[in-house]
Amino acid sequence: MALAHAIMTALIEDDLSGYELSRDFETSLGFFWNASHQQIYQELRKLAEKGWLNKREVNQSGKPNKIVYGLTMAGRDALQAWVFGTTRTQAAKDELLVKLYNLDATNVSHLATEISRRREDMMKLLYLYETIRRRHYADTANLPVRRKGVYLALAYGISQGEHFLAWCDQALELLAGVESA
Amino acid sequence: MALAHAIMTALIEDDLSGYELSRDFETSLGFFWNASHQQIYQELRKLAEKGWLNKREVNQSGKPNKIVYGLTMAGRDALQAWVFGTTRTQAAKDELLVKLYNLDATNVSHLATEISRRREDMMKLLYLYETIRRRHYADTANLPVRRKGVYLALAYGISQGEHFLAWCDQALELLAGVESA
DNA sequence: AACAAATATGCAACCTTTTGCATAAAGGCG
DNA sequence: CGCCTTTATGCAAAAGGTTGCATATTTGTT
Repeated sequence: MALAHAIMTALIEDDLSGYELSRDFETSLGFFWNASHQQIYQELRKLAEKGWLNKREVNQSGKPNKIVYGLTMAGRDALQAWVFGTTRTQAAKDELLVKLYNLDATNVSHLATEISRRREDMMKLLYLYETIRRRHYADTANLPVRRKGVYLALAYGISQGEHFLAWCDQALELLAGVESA
Repeated sequence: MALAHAIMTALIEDDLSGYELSRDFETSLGFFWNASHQQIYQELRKLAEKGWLNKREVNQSGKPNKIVYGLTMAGRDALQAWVFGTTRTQAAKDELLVKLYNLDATNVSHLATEISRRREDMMKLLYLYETIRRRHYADTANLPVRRKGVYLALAYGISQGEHFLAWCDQALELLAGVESA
């Protein structure tokens, strides 16, 4: 039930609508726990039924009205209980690495292209990470406690991303050798 | 349909039974695409029905009989077609990082313990990776082409794993500071 | 008035994955 | 003989996730 808890995590400091949550996920929690808007809306209703979230409709001018959700006390308790529970390691599933097991003379250039594409995607993501870090997490030592946790998650993303780039370079070099052989 | 293709990938060089595949996944392809035996057996039957695998029963003495699967020509073609298709990036889903967004004075020592546990797990995995690398991929330059691809996947696992350890150390240091504050 | 874009929420079908259970053959041990 | 372990295969229910579609409001543009 990690999606439920990811959503509640996003609501710790602010009450948000499904649309806003969906947006926020793209530039924060979604780095570490992805969710489509369909999933989010459905889960929000379930959590409200369970009593872990409260909902209220907010009338807006200039935009359609929205339904804003906030954590209840029961929700906060459930969230803390989850933090203290056992954490499961999600095994990485990466098609690209499985495809590399299929490397041969016919597909080497295609796989090199795919790695280049992934390298570019990661560059963009790293740029986003770095922007966020500079804007919100520059003064690491003086961050409030919870934000230090968020900072660590971001640091994880940056570290893994940077070394992914290095691996891409190594892989592309090796594949170039195979191609020209 | 990546599981289907991961299974076919595991059958490129050898015909294997579901049990053997399940075993092999734990020390090779499973690093990058996990699968339970329930999933594997079911998928094997589907692939055989589709004509991508052939099956034959093998009588064994000293053990129960087994059903061995091998790639058909159609299966090899489908596998190559998949390699050339678009590759999707599987977003990382990691509960531990979501939990870090919940960092506060009450859970900081628990989260530090969780990170330590993950660090130990990664140490064990890295030891396994390194053993495999030394045993089978030491002479990188002279590997056959396909094995160079497998080597790159392994190198990916080792690189990401090593830097995960470094991140754990950084995180534990920061959390120790929070705890004593 | 027609149309596009952003905001906002949702249904339903399908596919994938997890979980728990079930079965059976063969060998080793007490 | 009874029991445990390894080898070997499978069913079925539930949970989780993806894909495609559907709808409505409001503002801004042509």
